[in-house]
Amino acid sequence: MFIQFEDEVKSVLEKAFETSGFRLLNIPLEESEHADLATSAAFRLAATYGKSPVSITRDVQNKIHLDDSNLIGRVEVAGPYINFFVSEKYFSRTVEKIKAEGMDFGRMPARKKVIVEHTSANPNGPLHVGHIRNSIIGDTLARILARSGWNVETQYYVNDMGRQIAVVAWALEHFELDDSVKSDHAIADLYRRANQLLEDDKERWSEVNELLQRVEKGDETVIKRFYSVVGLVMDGIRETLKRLNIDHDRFVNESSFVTSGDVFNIVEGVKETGRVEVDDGALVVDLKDLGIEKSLVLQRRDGTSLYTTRDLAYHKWKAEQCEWMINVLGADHKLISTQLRLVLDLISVKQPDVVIFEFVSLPEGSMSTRRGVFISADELLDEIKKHALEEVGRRRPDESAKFKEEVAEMVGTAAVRYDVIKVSADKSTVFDWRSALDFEKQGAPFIQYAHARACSILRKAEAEKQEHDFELADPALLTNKSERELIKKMAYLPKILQKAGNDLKPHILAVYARELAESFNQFYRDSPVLHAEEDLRRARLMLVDCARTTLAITMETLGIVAPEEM
RNA sequence: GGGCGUGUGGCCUAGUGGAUAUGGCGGCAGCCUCCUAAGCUGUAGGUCAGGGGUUCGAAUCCCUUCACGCCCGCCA
Repeated sequence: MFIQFEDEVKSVLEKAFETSGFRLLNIPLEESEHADLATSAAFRLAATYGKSPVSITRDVQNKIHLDDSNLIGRVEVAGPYINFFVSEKYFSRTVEKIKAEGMDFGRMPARKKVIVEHTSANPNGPLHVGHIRNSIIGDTLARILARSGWNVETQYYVNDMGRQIAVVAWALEHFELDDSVKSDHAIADLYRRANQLLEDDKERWSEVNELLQRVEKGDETVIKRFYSVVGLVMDGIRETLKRLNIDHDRFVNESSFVTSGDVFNIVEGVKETGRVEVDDGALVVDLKDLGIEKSLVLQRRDGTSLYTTRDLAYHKWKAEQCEWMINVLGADHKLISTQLRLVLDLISVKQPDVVIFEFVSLPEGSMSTRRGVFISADELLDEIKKHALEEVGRRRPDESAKFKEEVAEMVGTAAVRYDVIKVSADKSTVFDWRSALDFEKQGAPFIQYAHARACSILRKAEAEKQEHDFELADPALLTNKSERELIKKMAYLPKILQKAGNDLKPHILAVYARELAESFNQFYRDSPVLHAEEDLRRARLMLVDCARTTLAITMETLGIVAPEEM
């Protein structure tokens, strides 16, 4: 409803400026504590028209007509500012709209297909607390875009043939796999030991390289070995993602682009741009005139392909089946993704939008699967669940073990997702056990709790056979400050989804979720529902129902379970 | 050395041109005979890293210095 309000303000202002003789393209609108929407447009016109901002505002003020407007209640002028306030109808329409649309509130009309690639961690070990920042950003973005009408397909690009996988495949010949632990963790241990061995005896790298060459040439037995390694790890990774409520639509194997000949074709295609040079036997692309000093290596001296070359082929394939591509990548991919985009453009392939997130490190330094220095997502999820279980036990001692178990699971996963998504992607973070396990702060449980409270009221009303016929409810009775604030907050959800989707900034939805929950908790304190007089009770019950819906939509979009009790 | 990103009360963080800078944690002081206190209220705490500039107006834009993170051809 806020978007419609914004449109009305825009249209009213455009007419007013025009009839008072001022020309201004794109009238700036600001959200402000002084108004629901405000404009400071007069400042920009002052110099051009030789008038003071205050006098311009006064001129325009007289030309503002609200005849065609439903959602603007009043307009006030404060010096050079023009302030717009929402109408009574804005409140009642918001409530009625949410009631009518239910879980479809904020859903946009259907759009074309977008492919969101995220996680894509190398299958040489389990996901760690850095990888899941990628997964959570990607999955949340995918959910936001789906709500925005996009036909979203999520993809995991599986590196099943890089040097790191060759190291693991080689390691399997020399070490025994520990099958008493989860497969991805067992492989990580082999990977670490193999790297140690290769560091001590550099000669043996030739054995690894030979495996790589045999794969590239299509050697079935080696390919099968690579596949089995990758399969073992991917099973573990999938399991971890499932715990995080993340499910990819498609897993695409890097090797498929080598065997299909697409990689060969890409190299040929790039050669046609006339930018490919032979440097010490390797093929490189010169990008200096495009602002990149370092040329990009397309092919090794021994003729095998590299990650970037295979990635080019992958993107060409992807581009053909969608309108828009989004890749979620760690900060270490900044340069390589810029190079990738430039080369795609050179061969006339649509470029992806790249969402970069900064690194997650440990207090003692950066994580490394190769050195075995990392905190796995599984470990974090186990710990947080244990912690959540203690917490539920303390707060709801009389409930059954099953109840506690279920709540702990919901709260634990949500807390992890929320802690990651609430921080802007361009901040690097330091993982710290104490704060990761801290439920006292405003995090996911805070939002889930607001939802559970709403459900609890509705459940009680039901049990007491109170009026549930919202057809008779009159939203005009909802005039308390906290009721008004709550409705405004709910009306803002579609705008937030739009912003988060357009800017590819999922963290703003997380911030909104906290504010929405806060508004509900304030309403909960200020406005008794079940003990209110009949008409008011009916109206407030409807509001609670709408708040529950809005909270549920927000949580679903964040990939967080909305508990009815906790 | 170069490129990209970040720097906001003790700690974490929102805000990227508009009116008095957002929240949380921690501190202090309160609120359960009342719909779940995983909640609510109040309070203390700030040279928005430093300096310079642009602008009617700067946390936000430009220049510069410093600090931290990531990257800089045959790894991914």
